[in-house]
Amino acid sequence: MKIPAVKGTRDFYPPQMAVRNYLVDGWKAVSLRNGFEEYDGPIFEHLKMYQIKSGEEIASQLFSFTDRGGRDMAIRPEITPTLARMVNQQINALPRPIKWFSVPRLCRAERPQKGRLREFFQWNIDIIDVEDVLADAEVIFTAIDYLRSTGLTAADIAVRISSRRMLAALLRSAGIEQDQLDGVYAVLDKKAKLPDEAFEAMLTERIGDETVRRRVAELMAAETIEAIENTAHLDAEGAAAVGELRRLFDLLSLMGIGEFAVFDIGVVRGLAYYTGVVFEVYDRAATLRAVCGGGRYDNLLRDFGGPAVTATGFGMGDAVLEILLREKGLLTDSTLSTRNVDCFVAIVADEFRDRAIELVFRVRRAGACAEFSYKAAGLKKQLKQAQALNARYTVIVGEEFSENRLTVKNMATGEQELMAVEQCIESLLA
RNA sequence: GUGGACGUAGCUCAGCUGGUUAGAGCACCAGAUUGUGGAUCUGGGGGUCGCGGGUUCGAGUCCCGUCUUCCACCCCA
Repeated sequence: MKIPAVKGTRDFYPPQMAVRNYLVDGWKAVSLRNGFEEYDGPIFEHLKMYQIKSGEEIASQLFSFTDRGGRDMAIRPEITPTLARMVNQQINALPRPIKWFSVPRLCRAERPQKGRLREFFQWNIDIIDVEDVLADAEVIFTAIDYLRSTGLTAADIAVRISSRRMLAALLRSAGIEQDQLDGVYAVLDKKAKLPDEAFEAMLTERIGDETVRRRVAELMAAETIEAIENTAHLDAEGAAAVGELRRLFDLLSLMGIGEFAVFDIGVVRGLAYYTGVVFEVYDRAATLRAVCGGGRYDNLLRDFGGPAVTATGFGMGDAVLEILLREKGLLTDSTLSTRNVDCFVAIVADEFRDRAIELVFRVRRAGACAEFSYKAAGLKKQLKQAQALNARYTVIVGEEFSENRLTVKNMATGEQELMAVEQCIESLLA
């Protein structure tokens, strides 16, 4: 009986695995050079853990099961709750600030579509216990630092930045009640996706008062921070939030990534999670969903039963990223070779076969990658195989071996040289 | 969860208004070629035509259901 692959999952054949490794290795390297340490948790947790900040209905969007003891469990759809749990558990012992990263494998029971699967990898980095926007800037820098390392430029992508804190202050001064904020966020979050009239209609549904609605629409039309300062009368809280945002943009310029940063009041993001700076990285053409999203969430540790400690971070999934890199021609088969043999040993005189095998495994014991053909085949065929394996050198074991010599062929240049066996091994391992 | 499109070899696809034994290119394997790698030629393996049911003398082709994939919505942690 043939059993099909599960909906929304991927099989990683060697070429796909090479892509995945390329992405993950890049994430890890950039995390480390920006001062983050790696952590991980279990792939399943108590179901309750995911309902704390997202509510009961989230259960329909994740894979859950009951264990033999009757406990409700869920496969992790995100790693932030695990991070919160782990940090809370050792909050008094951990040196601060905490700068951690992880590349968890996550599962969500959603309908798959472009850039969204049921199982994926997501790079997460977080800085815990730094209140300064410098931490937000550092987090954004790390995301851009990685994306630049893949070859993307400011012409390809931009990080759109806003502030929940500022937006809340502006909406309050426009006349929105505190308890209406979340509902209004949900509408504002859709502004970029909807035609103006549809957006207007949704806003009308949410905000009854004509004057308040006009003020909100005016706010959302602001294209610069200056425009915000000029159109809105800010209270002290709003002014502080705007000052913080200005400081963030200054820092990003200082860090050398100013050309990537764009102010966009339409970046609101999901639910009540975020408390300060919020950002999303998009392709400039904005034809794909966000490559990366994050921001400040100062209440998270407390919501998970810990002390009130500030935090900021982001998540970047592999699916959209891969689509983007492919579209930009930055993922090519030639840059993602799955085989890189140092030395292919071609055996053309069968009487030396065992000596050749000895040689292959001697090279391997010494730490280099050596390969050979299982079958006795013509030299032509073996050279073809060497080429297919991306071998740097092919060592030919033939008649010359009776004089303790080998022919070493440089596969890139085609040049070859007759060498003594010991000399050959030494130069291969050099 | 809602709506739409697609499904023929490992991949990209052809297959006419239903009619013999379902094809091509690429890929894979072997040979031409017994010591020299991107070529050429020859041959070979590989298909329950996504799956199930129906209509028909006869279904890859028409109808229904179902599954997957893709696209949009909901949601996006």
